This record gives sequence, C-alpha cells and structure tokens, in this order.
Amino acid sequence: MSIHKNSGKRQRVTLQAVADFAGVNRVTAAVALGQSPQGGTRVSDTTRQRVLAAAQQLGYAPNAMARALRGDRTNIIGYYAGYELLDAHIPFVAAILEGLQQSCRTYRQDLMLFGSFARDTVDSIYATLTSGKIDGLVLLPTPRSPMMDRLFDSHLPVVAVANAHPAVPSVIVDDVGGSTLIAHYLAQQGHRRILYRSHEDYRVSAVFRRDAFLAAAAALGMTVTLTYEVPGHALSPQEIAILQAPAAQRPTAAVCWMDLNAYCLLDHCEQIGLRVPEDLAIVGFDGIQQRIKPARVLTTVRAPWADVAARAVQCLLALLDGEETPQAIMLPVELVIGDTA
Amino acid sequence: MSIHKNSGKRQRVTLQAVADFAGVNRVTAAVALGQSPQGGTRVSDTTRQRVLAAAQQLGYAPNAMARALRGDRTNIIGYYAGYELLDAHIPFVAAILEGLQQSCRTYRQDLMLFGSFARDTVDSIYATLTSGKIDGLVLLPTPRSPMMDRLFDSHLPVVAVANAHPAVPSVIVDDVGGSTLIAHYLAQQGHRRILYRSHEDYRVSAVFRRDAFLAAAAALGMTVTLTYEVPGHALSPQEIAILQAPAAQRPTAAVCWMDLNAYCLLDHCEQIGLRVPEDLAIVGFDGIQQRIKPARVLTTVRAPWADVAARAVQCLLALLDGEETPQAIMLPVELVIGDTA
DNA sequence: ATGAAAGCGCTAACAG
DNA sequence: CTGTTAGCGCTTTCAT
Repeated sequence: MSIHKNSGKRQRVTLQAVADFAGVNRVTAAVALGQSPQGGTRVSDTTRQRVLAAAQQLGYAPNAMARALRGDRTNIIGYYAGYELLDAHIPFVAAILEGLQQSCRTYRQDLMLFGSFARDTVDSIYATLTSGKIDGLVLLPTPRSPMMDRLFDSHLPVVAVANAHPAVPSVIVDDVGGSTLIAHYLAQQGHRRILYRSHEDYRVSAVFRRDAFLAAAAALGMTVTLTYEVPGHALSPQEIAILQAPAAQRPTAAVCWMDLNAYCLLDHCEQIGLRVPEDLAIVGFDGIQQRIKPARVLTTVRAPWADVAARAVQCLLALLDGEETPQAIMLPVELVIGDTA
Repeated sequence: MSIHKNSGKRQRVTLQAVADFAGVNRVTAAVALGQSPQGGTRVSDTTRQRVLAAAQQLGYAPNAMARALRGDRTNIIGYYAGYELLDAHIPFVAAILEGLQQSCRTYRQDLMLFGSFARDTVDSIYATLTSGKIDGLVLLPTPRSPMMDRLFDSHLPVVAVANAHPAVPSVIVDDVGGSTLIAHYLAQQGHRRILYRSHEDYRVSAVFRRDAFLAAAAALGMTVTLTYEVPGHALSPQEIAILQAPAAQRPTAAVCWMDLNAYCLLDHCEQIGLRVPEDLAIVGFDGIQQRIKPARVLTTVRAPWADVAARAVQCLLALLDGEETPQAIMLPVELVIGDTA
C-alpha cells in the first residue's frame, strides 16, 4: 500500500532567502515587496524588479505570524457562539457564517471558528480566545454565562450579534418592530384571540419579541395566551390542550418567537387536522426558509442575519482601528406575508 | 447615543510582566508555567507557586503567535473548499464542518475557514493559505483547478476529503461499494430499466459512483439510461421526456448521484403525477436528511461525512508529526432503505 | 537609494 | 535550581 510522509521540516521561503537571491538586504526586499509608506522612492525600480522576480521564482509568501508579532494585528477574527456546539445545520447559524465569510473577504480578514463544547471548561475556552490568535471576536452572547463576564473584562475587542449586550457594541435586528408588525397585521386580519409561543430561556431577542408583541396586542385589544416552548420545539401538553379547545374559545392565530418553532406547529396542525390558516393562522420570526411539501410559505418577519454578521465584522474592525462605534446597530426587518396567515 | 471606543492599545500581559511581578527571570516563569521536559526539577516549588500566583493575578495568557514563531506549529488547521463559497446551508458542508470541529476539539487545534470567491485570484488565496497561519489544510479538491497544482507543489501539508487526489492522502467514502449496493438492491427488487442521473462535472466521487453503478448494472443484466444533471439539480428536457414515455419503455427506477438531486426528482414526480415508488423508484446517495412533507424517507446510501472530516484532521496531524499516513482512507457506507425504492 | 540595528513574545540551549 | 544568550521572520526606526 502506498503511503505518504511529510517531507521533513517544511522549510518555508523566508524574506532573507529572497533578499539573498536578489543580492540585497532583507529590508530592501521587504520594502520592495510590501506596500510601504515611501515604497515609491525607497527602492529603485531595477532593484524592485529583481526582488519581485526572486520572490516569484522562490515562491515567497510572507509569514503572517511574524508579521502579527511585529505589528499587533493578526488579521484574524474569531466567531464564538456561546450557546453550544456551533451547528451549521441550523439555518440561523449557516446565515451567520455566510455573513462572516462575506465580510471577512471584503476586509481581507481570516476567520476562525470556535465551537463550545459541554466538556470544555470556561478557562480553556477563555485561554484560547485570548491567546492572541485573533484580533477580535464576534460573539453570540449567552445570557447569564460566566464566560461573558470573563470576556468583557478581558482586553479582547468583542462585538455581539443577535442578542444585545450592554457591555459591548451589538448588531441586532429590530425585534420590537417585527413583533409590532405582526400584531398589527393580525389585528387587521380580524384576529382577537392569539397564542404566543415564546422561549423559556432568557435570550434577549426572545424577551424583546414577546414583550413587544404583548404590548402591541394589548393596545390593539387582542387577547393573548402566552406559552413557552419545551426543548426541541415540540408542543407542550398545555399548548396541545389549547389547540383542542372548541372553536369559539380557541385562538385563531399563533405567533411563534422563531420560525423553527412555527414549522413544528404547522406540522402538528396537519396531524390533528387543523387547517392553516383557516382554523389557525401561524406566524413566525426569522425568515428561515424551510423546504416543505406541499409547498407552503410561512408568514414571518424576515431578519437579515447574514447582514447582521457582516455588519458585526465591519463594526469590530472599526473598533480595532480605534474608531468610535455605536453601542447598538439595529437592522430593519420586514413582514413577509406567506400563506399561513 | 452611547458609543464605544477600543481602550487604546490593547496591552496584553506578557511573560516578562509575570516574571517581573514574581521577581524571577522570564525563562524561570516560562518553565514554571509550561509543562516543559524537566518541569519537575527545573524550578522549586515555592518559585512555581509564586509564578503561578502572579500569572493568575495578572490574567496572563501566553501569546500563541510568539509561540508559533518560535516552534513551528500554530496549532491551527485550515479548511478550504475548492468549489465555491463555503455554504453552510448545504447539508454536506454542514456535516463536514461538524466533523472538523469535533476533531479539532479532540486534538486541541483551532479551525480556520477559507471560502473561495469567484473574484479572488488563485494567487491571493494561495498566499493566504501558505502564509504560515495554518499548520496544514483539509481540502475538498476541485478537479482541474490550477489551485490544486499550486497547493500540491507547496510545502503545506494537505489532506483531501470526499474526492481522492493522487497527490495527497485522502479520506473518502466507498463510492464504488455504495453504487454496487444500490444496483444489487434494485435488481433484487425486479427492476430492469434504470435511469442514472450523474453529474456533468468531473468530480471524482460522481465518476466513481457512476462507473461502478454502470458496471454492476450491466453484470446484473439491467439496462441503464445515463443522463447528466443541469445546474441547480433541476431536470433536463431529456430527463423530462424519458419520464413521460409510456410505462412499458419508461425506467422503473431512477438512481441519482446525490441526494439533493433525488429530492428534486421526487418533487418533479409529484408534480407530474408519477407515484413513487410504484411508478418510479428513486434512490439517492449521501444520506442527507431533508425535511419534506408528507414525510418521506429517501432510499439512499448513507455516507458518514462528519466522520470523514474528523478523520481527515486526525490524518493531517499525523502527517504533521512526521508519521506515515495511508494514501487513502476509505470509510464504509450503508444502504438505507426508505420508502422511495 | 540602501544597510544596520532593535525588538515583537517566546523557548531551546547552554552556562553558572 | 536559576540566569544568560540567541534567534524564530518580520518591520519600524535611524544612519549611511
């Protein structure tokens, strides 16, 4: 069987090698290659050509680590999701990754991913994050996590996404506006009894969405029954009971704090024979497209998650450059009328 | 409006600072902190305690970049998908990311993601990849790409996933075995006329799957019509025509080189009123779960993509340690009988 | 227009 | 047991 061996010490082509090859000093070579301040006049054109040719021929690639050590930028930014294993199967996470990549390319940064695992200690993750590999961190904050306090005390520049955190600049979406849009739309459609499915944890977004909806619904004279989802987005016994009530008492519309949740409800309705939207209108939040058949389009609030992530990178880089940064950047959302409400 | 400013030069706590604080030499501090060869006898216990306390108090975190420059390991490994933007929305990609993360955690490596964008030049990507930020690369190879040749000529250790490449160790799945399983299963079910939907590009996996299926089918006396998918997995006019033929000539089963493709075919069949599997049996390849309703389970070959990625990291690290590595590691696949064939 | 020196933070090798 | 020396590859001074 054929085997592979690493070709010994992988000897990189160093600047010195290029300089030697071109017969000049390290510094001259450095200036000729890099786009230095006085690059125009620093070296002669002939010298530059010679150096360039040498670099080309030897396949020179500057050592980013040495550069990082010299200046104080690695040009790497990190992403850390406080919640759990960074699971790209979740559409929200995939959208965030998309935005991060997009922005990293635009600003010529590299992207490093940090997954958190149950077994890892706060200390070990913290150590990794602050080891100087990254210039700054885009963070999906977890409420009430010891990790957050550690991070905010550190000197590592951090920008939060999705959930605002008072300690750092945050890029979020207009949760309040979105919920208000939903409330008005449902009121206008004539709904009076609403089921609102929120999240049991204290994710900031979930709270904003819930409270804004409750306030708007009250102002519009709608009655809201509030429930909290159980793990896995499945319906709780209480929710099942509510949906089995006689038509006169049953809610005519259900609002879910996030789309994944709404899809589960949709699924449940089909199973128990509740027609959507005739018997029960369903509205979500996020704008996650799900391939379901027969083709249904969820009525939801579309939140531009990729843009949020892209903006967070931009914001982080501004912070690194010592520029002033708004405490919070809120991106607008949009009500998308599908066929479920 | 509240604003945020980066707190000036983020001054990291250096080893020197810890040493000064503890009243010892840099080196002593280094040895006391790190798990050096002679750590046991190198420093006295009292000194070690003092250094440890100092480090704790000052919040010292070793600078990974300096360490990387000194030794020659960054403990970062990269992932680069030759094909296109690294799109986590694609289940296959998500599975790969999952495996990479898993393995990186196990071996205490950090993970860096490189997306390729249409606009980026081969040179710029190559420069990034070989800048010394990563110790090695897990690569999803693109056939006939100039990038590949550049990479294989470089001294950057590379391990390929999913598609084997002769130039580097590869971790793949048993494409041939999978196709053979499918062929035997269909033959056993009594199918004689098969439609095989392959991929127009020369992705190695696609070719292996196709050729193995054709060979096995021929040996089993089945007749195969071969078609190639058009971009977006949609059906080509030719394929549509084939499916509209009279029942006596029409294929009784369709095999798709990958699941996403199979789902599109399933969709099409529902639209034109072809019953699956009664009128047409459908088989995929990959084991990608799709949430579709009414709930259907695709008959397919399950390939352990997360394991493939995890194994690739392991293989890469072995390579970095100068160990011998098999040219190819092939992970077994499994036929999963659903309700579509 | 070019070269020399210094130092980013760390550690492996020798002294003492 | 501890301190000194040297150098990873690079770039920002300053001197020629």
